[in-house]
Amino acid sequence: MVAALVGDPARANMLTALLSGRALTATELAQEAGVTPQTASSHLAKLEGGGLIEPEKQGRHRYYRLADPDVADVLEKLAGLAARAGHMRVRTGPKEPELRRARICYDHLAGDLGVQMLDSMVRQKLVRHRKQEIILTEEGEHFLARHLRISPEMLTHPRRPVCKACLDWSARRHHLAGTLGAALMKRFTELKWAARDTTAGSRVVNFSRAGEKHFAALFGAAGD
Amino acid sequence: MVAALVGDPARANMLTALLSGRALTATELAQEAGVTPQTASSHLAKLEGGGLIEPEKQGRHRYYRLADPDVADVLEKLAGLAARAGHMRVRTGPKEPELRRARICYDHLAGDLGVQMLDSMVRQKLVRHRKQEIILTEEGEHFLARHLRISPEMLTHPRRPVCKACLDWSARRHHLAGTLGAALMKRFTELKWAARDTTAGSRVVNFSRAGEKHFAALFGAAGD
DNA sequence: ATAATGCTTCGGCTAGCATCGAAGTATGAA
DNA sequence: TTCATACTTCGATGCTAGCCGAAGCATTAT
Repeated sequence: MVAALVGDPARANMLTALLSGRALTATELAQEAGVTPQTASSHLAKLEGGGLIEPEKQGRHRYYRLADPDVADVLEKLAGLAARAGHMRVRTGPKEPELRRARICYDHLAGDLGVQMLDSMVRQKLVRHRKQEIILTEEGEHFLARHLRISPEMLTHPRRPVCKACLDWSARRHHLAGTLGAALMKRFTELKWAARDTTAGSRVVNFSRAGEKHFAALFGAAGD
Repeated sequence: MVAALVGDPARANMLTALLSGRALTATELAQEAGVTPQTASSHLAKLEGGGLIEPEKQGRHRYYRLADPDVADVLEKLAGLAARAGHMRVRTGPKEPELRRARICYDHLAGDLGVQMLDSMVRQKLVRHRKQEIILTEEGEHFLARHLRISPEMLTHPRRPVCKACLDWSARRHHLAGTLGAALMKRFTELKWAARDTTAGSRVVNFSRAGEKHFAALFGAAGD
C-alpha cells in the first residue's frame, strides 16, 4: 500500500523535502529525515519500489526526485487533510533563498543563475543541448576565448566530459556541468565576479555588483 | 500524520469499504477489516481522531462514514497511485445489489426504496423534514389512515419518536425510521407487498410485483 | 596504485503498535 | 427488573519494521 510508505515519519520528511520540486541526493535526504545514510538508503529503495520517487545518477551521487506531478499532487492533498485535522506540519520553505539563486554544485555554478547561463548559451548557440548531451560549438569556443580567456585545451580531461547536463534542484532544470562548467566557475572567482560564502559548509555563491553586471552582459536572461 | 492512519492494512480496508459512500457500523467495519470488534474500535477511534471519519449514533449502533468528500478524493487518488505501481487492490463492490434496493434497517425499510419513500412523503407534504427532525403533518395522518389503515394511536410509544431520520448507507441519504417507519414496514409485510428474505441473517427485502405497484402508487419517485 | 566519498547490503537490536481476551458501559428488548 | 446486543476500555502478548554499526561495492580524486 502506498499510504504505508508515506506513513513513516522519516519517509514523510523525505517526501516533504522533495515536494518543493527540488532533487536531492541520498545523503541530503538522510539528514532531512534525521536518519543515518544506511537507514535512508532502505527508505529510498522502498519509495522507489512504490513508484513515488525516481533516481537520477550523477557521478557518485544519486539524485532523487518525485516520480510524477501526480505524486506531488497527492502529497499536497494529504498535507491539506493533515492541516485541517490540526496536525499542522509547517515545514516552511528551505532556509536560504540565496541558495536558490546561486550556489556551488561540486565545482560549477548552480541555481537560477546557473540555469540562466545554460539557457543563454543555448540561445546564443554557444552549445547545442539535446537531452542529456551538450556539445560546445565552434562559436562557443570563440566566445569563451574572447570574453573569458578560456581555451579548449584547458577543458580536456582524461575521464571527464567538457559539457554535461546537471539537474538543478532549485529550478528543476538543467545547468552546465563538466570541465567547462568548472572552468567558468573558476574564472568567475578569479575575476572576482563571485565568491563562495565564507561560512563553513555553505554552498551559497555571492555575486558582486560588478560581477553581476558582467555576468548579465554575457549570459543575460531572455527578456533583457 | 494522516498517511500513517491509512497505511495500516486493517484501517485501509475499513476506509475502502467506506469509500463506496455507505455508512457502516463498527461491527460491519470490523469484519470488513478482518479483525475483532475491540481492535476495530481502536482503529476507528484513531481514524476519527485524525478527522477521516465521522460517527453517527443510531440507537445502539454507531454508523461511521467518511468525514468529507475531500477525504474520499484523497483516498481515491491514493488508490490510483497504488494501481499504477502495480499494487492493485481490486475490492469490487458489495455483494448484493438487492441490499441497495430494499432492506430491513432494524424494523423499517431502508435502501433506495426507503429513501424514495421519505422523499415522496416530503413532496406530498405528509411530513415536514428539517435537518434531523421529521414531523408528521395532519395531511399525513389522513393519508396513512385512508390508504394504509395506520392510525395515530398505533404510533405512540413511551420512549420512541413517531418519526426519525435514519441515515441510509447505500443511498447516503436519510430514510424514515421511528414508530411510523416500523408501522409502515409492518403493514407492507401484512399486505404481502414485501417480505424479508428467508436466508438467515439476510437483510434483503423482496417486493412482490403487485406490492411494487401499490408502493409506487403511494410513494412513486419524482419523475413518475 | 592508494585514499576518499557516496551509497548500499548485512545482521542484530529495540520500540512501537496491532492484536486479542476479558471485563466494563450503554442502549434497547422482554 | 433482567437479559441481550453493540461497543468500548484495559492489560498483556507478539510481530513487524525502523534503526544503527560494520562491512562491501562504486566512483572520483591524488
